[in-house]
Amino acid sequence: MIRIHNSLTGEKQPLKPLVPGEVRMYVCGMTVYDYLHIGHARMMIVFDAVARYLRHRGLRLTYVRNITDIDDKIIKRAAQNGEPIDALTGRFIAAMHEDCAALGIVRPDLEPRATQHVPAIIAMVEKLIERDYAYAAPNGDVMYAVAKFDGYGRLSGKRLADLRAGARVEVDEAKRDPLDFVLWKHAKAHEPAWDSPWGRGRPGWHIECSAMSVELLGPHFDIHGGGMDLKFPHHENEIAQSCAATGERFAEIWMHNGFVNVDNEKMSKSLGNFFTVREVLPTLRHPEVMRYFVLSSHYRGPINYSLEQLEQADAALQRLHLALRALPQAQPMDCAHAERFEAAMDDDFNTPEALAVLQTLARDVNAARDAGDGARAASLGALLRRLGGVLGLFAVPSEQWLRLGKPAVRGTDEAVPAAAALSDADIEQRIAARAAARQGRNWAESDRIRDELAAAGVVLEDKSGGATDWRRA
RNA sequence: GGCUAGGUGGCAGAGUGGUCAUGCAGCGGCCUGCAAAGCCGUCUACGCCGGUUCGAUUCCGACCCUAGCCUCCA
Repeated sequence: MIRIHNSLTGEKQPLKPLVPGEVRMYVCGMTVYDYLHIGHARMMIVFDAVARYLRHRGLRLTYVRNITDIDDKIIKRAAQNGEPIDALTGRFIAAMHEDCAALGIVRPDLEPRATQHVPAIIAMVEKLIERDYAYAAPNGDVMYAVAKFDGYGRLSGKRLADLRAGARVEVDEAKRDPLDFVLWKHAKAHEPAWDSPWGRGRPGWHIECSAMSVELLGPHFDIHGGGMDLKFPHHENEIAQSCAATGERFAEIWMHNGFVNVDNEKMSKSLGNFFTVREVLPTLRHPEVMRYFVLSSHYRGPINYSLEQLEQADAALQRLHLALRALPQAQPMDCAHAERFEAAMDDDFNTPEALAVLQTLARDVNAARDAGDGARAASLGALLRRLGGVLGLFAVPSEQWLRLGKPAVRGTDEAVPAAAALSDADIEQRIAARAAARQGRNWAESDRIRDELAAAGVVLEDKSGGATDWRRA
């Protein structure tokens, strides 16, 4: 039984699919006006692991992750660049797909774009007006009347009175209540616009997700996810819109992933502690290091991005690959580890615990190998590979992984620039020379060659039969 | 001010009313020509103060501290 922490209630609850055996999940994706940053990467990785695990558990999943491709920031950025909006959004959608592919993120089943669902958006706004939850302001905007919706504030634990007390004085005359939010914005000159019953305009941000999720998954579905910061007001508003328009429950469970901090502060452009996926990935041995880093803390807590943490993730992953290398194919062993893994994941996707199981499994593989029980080692290794795969790990064969160099890391002296200079053939040649020296018990020469390779970032491992294996540090 | 998460060993990070998280780092041993990798063993913990309990890091209360949200944001 999978239990998930529901932001709506603050408690873990069993996942009971509304349609037996089938889970429908909607996750708020990107607003495409810039490259993915590592906070986006976390969101992508977290829900990727959720999706993979639900499927691993035999559930048929429909995973929808939207793209917001019309919005104030997009319009502004396009104007700054002197670039057509379509060109801007097209560029960053392509970039997002590249980054996600690099991170090994499975594509969502559906990836709706707001601009392609305007009719559904207009229909929902009309419904809200018809049901008296919304009103058309004289300026052509349509606003949601927050006070009309009883449950407003339930998700974020806020009360209308508190919100009003903290609200800024709104100069917006279109609003009857400062908390009201816009469903439809009237078009200004030179802005993209669609015809609507209220004149030409474009959708507000919150209504996009309501309309697309209801259109694609129905008025009542299983899981709605997104970053912590979307809880209020975005998700609060989604609930208000969708429930009011359809009269149904909307999402059963709300999941929110925590933030990526840098130096224990929220990452932001103004603080200058902002990292994009495409600048960080080249500093890693492989993008899976980022995945391991993200999954090594629970999805709801904050994580602190730092080089040390990525180093630790790299080392931990390395250990798994060392255990997996040169293992023959085998049937995965069915054992207590598999149960513990599923128990961890069943418990609100406890990936740190699940990774601990993988590490324990690696130890058992090594122990079996040390004990000369190759069959057991292979079988445990097969299980390790399979469970790691559920978390999106081990896309690269371990033998290959171990020969990936660690790129020069910015801001440290650990870079090994010579590593790239030595080709595999160079390395093999030196190993052969060293083998000859060892044959003649010329330890001084043997060690000299090993030191030379070590300086180039190559680690040698002598095997029992006289053979020597190598990997990159 | 309101709301929400947290404060665990050198670092990171799970978890539990009374035996073990896990990884990295340290220490001892085995293995090795020496290493590496690996295995075995081992040391540093649960913010502060009360309470409940035979027993609390784990439950309850107060306090201190940190981060986030309350405005666009994964």
